Amino acid sequence: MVATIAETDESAESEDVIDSHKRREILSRRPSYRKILNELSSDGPGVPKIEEEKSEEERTPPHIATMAVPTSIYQTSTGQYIAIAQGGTIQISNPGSDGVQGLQALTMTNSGAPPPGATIVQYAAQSADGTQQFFVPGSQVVVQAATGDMPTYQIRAPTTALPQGVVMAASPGSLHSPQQLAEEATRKRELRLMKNREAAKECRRRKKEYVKCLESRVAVLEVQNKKLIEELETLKDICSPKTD
DNA sequence: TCCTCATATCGTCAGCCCGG
DNA sequence: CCGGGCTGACGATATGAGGA
Repeated sequence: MVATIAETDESAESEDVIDSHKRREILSRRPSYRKILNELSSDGPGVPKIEEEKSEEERTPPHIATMAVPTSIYQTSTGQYIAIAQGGTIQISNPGSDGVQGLQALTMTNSGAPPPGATIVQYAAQSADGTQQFFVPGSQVVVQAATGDMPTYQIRAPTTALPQGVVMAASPGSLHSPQQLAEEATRKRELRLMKNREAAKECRRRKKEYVKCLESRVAVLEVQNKKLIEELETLKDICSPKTD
C-alpha cells in the first residue's frame, strides 16, 4: 500500500491535537490526480496529460462507430465477447467478426439518458438461481453469476418463464409492493457498486500514472539541477581564476 | 514442500466536491 | 439541494521471495 504524505507527516506530530477532521480536510482538499497531472503538464513539456474522459466520449460518434476502450471484457460460453465500457455501455461482439464490426452497442436503462438510437437493455434483479440478468434484444439474456471473485457473464437463451422475482424494465413509478421496492433497491445498489468498482480501478490507474509522471519529473529536475551546478562551477572558475 | 512476510491488487465504504 | 464522480482508508485475497 502506498503511504500517504499526510499520514507520514502525522506520524511526526508529537501531539494528537490535529484531529481527524482537520486531517480529513487537508486530504480532501487535494485536487484529483487528473487535475494535478494536467497542471503539471501545463507547467512544462514532456509531461503527459491525462485525457479527460469526456473528450473521449466527445470523440466517439453517437452511433458508436468506433470501439471505446472497454472497462471490462468477458467471454461468454458461446464464444462471444461482452465489453462493459464506462457509462454503462455494453458491447457484444461475435467471434469471427472483424473487431469493431459485429458490435452491438447497448445501453442500460438505468445509466442515464441513452444516446439517440441506442438499444435499451432491460436489467432485471436477482433471479432465483442467484444470478443477475441483463435482457438483451434478440431473445438473449446476459447472465451475471453472483458468486466468485471474478464476475462472470454468459449469454443464454432465456428460460421459458422469467425467474421468480424478476421485474422486466421496472420503472420507479410502477413499483408498488415492498418486494418490488426491495428489488429496486438491490438493483440500484448492485449498479452503484459496479460503477464504484470501475471508478476505483480508474482512480488507481490515474494514481499510478500520476506517480510515474512525478518520478519522471524528478529525474528531469535532477538532471537540470546537476547541469546548473556544473554551470555555476564553471562560471565561478571564470570569474575568480586561481592565483596560485 | 511448507511457512512466513512483504507487496500488489481489488472491492467496498465514507465523505467531499461539483454540476445541474 | 441532490445525485453522481472521485479518492482515501480499510480489509480480504493473491502472489512472489526467502528461509527452515
